[in-house]
Amino acid sequence: MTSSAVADRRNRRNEQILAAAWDIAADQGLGAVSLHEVARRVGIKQPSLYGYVSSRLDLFDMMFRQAYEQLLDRLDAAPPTGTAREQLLRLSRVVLDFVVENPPRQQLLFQRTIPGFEPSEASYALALRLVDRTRALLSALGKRTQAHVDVYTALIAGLGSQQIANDPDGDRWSRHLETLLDIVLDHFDPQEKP
Amino acid sequence: MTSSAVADRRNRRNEQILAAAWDIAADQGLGAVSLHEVARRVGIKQPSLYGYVSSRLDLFDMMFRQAYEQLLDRLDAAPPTGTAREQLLRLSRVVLDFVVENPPRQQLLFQRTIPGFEPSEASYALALRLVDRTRALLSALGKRTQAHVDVYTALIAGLGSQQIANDPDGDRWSRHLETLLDIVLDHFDPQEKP
DNA sequence: GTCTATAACGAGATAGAC
DNA sequence: GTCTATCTCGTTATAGAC
Repeated sequence: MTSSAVADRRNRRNEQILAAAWDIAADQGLGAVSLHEVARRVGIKQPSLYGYVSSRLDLFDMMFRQAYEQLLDRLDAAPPTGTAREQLLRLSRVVLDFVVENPPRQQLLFQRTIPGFEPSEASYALALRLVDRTRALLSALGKRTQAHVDVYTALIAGLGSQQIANDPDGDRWSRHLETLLDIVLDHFDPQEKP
Repeated sequence: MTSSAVADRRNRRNEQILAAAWDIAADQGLGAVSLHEVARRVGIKQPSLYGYVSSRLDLFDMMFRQAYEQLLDRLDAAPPTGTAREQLLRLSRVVLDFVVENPPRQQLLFQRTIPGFEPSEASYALALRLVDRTRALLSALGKRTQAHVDVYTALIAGLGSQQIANDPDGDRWSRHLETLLDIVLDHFDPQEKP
């Protein structure tokens, strides 16, 4: 194990740093996350951060990675029971709640709003795990075209972004998830075959 | 008329300033729009901007206003012929193309991503004109609940944000607009009556 | 209307002491 | 591992000359 006393201290600091970064993002937006402000909130000086983070963009990568780890953990929390449709509805609900609960996640994971930020290969691999899961469930429902996947992602993205922008503490949009998903699964069929 | 020679010069400068701001936003993101960079591209010094703009946030308000004026102009370009459904499809197509064509518009008009920015009352009135038009068309189709309006906006927002984030020069998402809208208009009915 | 000059501030990043 | 000190750069905004 990597949990010597010294490694423990390091991990705790790391988590403090990430928590501070998410706090700033929730307060003032993802773009407002600066190394100075993170250090201020952690209670250390800004140069000390460079023992944990190699640059500002690297900090965003750590946040990206952490968010996907948390999201995948949530998906694994409940065993995959029921029909494929039920599983897809559950997965969608978890994802939607995850981003609405903390809007910077939507910005960081699903939009491209931080100039210069690209997830590292390792972090991006986590993102692909979510895509694969979703695609597998859609496939099991007979929805195997790119069009089906795209329409599905648009639906989740749309509910999430409207919910966050216009009713951040309610469920005015997110409550339509299941209804809307049912309709699209039942009736959407793209004109052209890819 | 307000088009004396001096007012003409002023208007031209104003348009140059706005054009430069949109250029920067397209190149580096809306958050990267700074008064220094705008001045640089216009070919004047940054303090000179204060003859046209009273602050950085005021510049965003001018952009917000200009974008809605352009969007409403486009909507008025074609006469409102056909059924309400046809009109709604046309309106939706214009709006979707408008934001996909220039992604910062989506960010500025429909998301809340610039820290501190709130449209002025006058600018927000323009935004309401679009909402009213949309609501009127939905009403004409018998869709009078808030849920219908919300689901409609989520659909447009979802297609737009996915298109911009993942296929900015293509139509992988936006091409599903009409199909998806038809499905939702035909089959969406919220469980609860507001 | 545009300029120079400057104030006041905050950022990212590095060097080097302890 | 954390600090002080510092470099370099960029920003918003204002004062005042022309």
